[in-house]
Amino acid sequence: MKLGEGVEAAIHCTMVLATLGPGETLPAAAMAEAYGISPSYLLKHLKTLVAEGLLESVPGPNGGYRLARASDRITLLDVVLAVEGRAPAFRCMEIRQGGPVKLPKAVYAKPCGVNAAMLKAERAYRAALAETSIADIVADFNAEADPRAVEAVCAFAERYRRPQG
Amino acid sequence: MKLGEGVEAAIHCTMVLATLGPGETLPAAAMAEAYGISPSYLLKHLKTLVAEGLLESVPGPNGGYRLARASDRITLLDVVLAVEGRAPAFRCMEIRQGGPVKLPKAVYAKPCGVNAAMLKAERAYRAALAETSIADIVADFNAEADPRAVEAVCAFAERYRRPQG
DNA sequence: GATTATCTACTCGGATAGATTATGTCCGAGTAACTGTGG
DNA sequence: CCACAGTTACTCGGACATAATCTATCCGAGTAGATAATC
Repeated sequence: MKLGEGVEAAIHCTMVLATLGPGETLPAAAMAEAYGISPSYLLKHLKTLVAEGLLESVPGPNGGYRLARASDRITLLDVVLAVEGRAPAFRCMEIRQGGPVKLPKAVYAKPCGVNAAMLKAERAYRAALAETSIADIVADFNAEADPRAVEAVCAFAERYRRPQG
Repeated sequence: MKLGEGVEAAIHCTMVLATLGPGETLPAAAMAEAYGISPSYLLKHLKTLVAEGLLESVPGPNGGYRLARASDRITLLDVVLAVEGRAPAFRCMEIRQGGPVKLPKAVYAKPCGVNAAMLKAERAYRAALAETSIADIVADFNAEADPRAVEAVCAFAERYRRPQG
C-alpha cells in the first residue's frame, strides 16, 4: 500500500496546466524546474498522462503540454489511475484454491469474500477521489492558500506559458 | 497503488485461526500447505502480525499461532495496516516548495490541498476496511460459500489444530 | 523586397541503467514431549 | 510402577539471497521557426 512519487508531481502539474488559457501550453522542463524534480522523470509521467487521454502534447519549438479537457472534468481519480494503473490494489490470487485438496471448480463459483470486502473498500477510496476535480483543488488553492504562494504560481505560468500551440 | 501478496495470506490465515477453539493453535507449516504458499514466507508475515499484537505464537512441539483477541475485535484494517505498515499510501513530498524561488516558511503553513484530498480518500478506504471484522468474513463464508468448501476448511482445522498451547 | 528551400534549435517520445522495495529462503534459539534409567 | 534426567524433534524468530518494481537518465524522432539564397 504505497503510491509512487510521480502521483504528486502529476497532480501538481495538472493543476498548473489548469491555470492556463485555452490552447496555451507549458513545457515539461519548466514544470520540472518549478517543482525541483528531474525533467526526464517528469517527462515519463507526462507521457503516460498523454497516453491515458488526460493531457495533449505539442512537439517542436514553443511546444509543451496542455489539458485534454476542462479541468472540472478531470478528477484526482483520473490522475491516480493514469499514473498507477487501473488494476485494483488488492489482487486476489485465489490462494483459497492453492491447497493440496482439489475441489471441483463449481465450489469456487462464488467470488472470494475477502476479495469482495477489499474491493468494496477500494471502491470507497476511488469514489472519494472521484469527488474532487482538479478545478476544485485549484479553486481551493486560490481561495485558501497564502496569497504569496498564489502569486508565485501565477508568475511562473505567466513566464513560461506558450500561446496557442 | 499496489498491495503486497502477503495481505491475502494474512487475512486467510487470520480467518482460519478464528475458527479454532479457545487456546488452540495452528502451526504455520499447516497453513502454508493449505494455501499452497511458501512456509518461510508465510512465517515472515505471521511474525509481523505477532509483533503488531494481532496474533500470539507458542513455540516448541505442539506450538503454533492463535488470535491475540476475539475475531470480532480484529478488522480487515488491522490486518492490512499490520502487514503493509501504518504510513499513508500518499506521502506528500512537498514538491510545491521544491522550486528555485524560496518563499518564507509561513507561506506553507497551511497543509497542501492535494495532500489533504488524498488523505481524505484514504480515510474513506480505511473506514471501509474497519467496518468489516474477521468474524464477519468468517460468518459470511460459512453462510454463503459452497458447503464443500466450508467442510474442507473445517476438516483442515480439525486435522492440524493443537489443543491448549 | 518577397518567396522558398534549407538549416537549426527546441520539443516530446521510447529505450536504457541504477536504487529501493517486496519476495523467497536459509539457519539458529528455544521449548515441550519422548525415552531410558534409576529408585 | 513411578520419578527424573537426558535426548530428541518440532516450533517460531531473525538474518540472508533473489526478483520485481519504481526511480532516474540518455539518446533519437519530429516540428516550428529562423536563415540565407534566389527570383
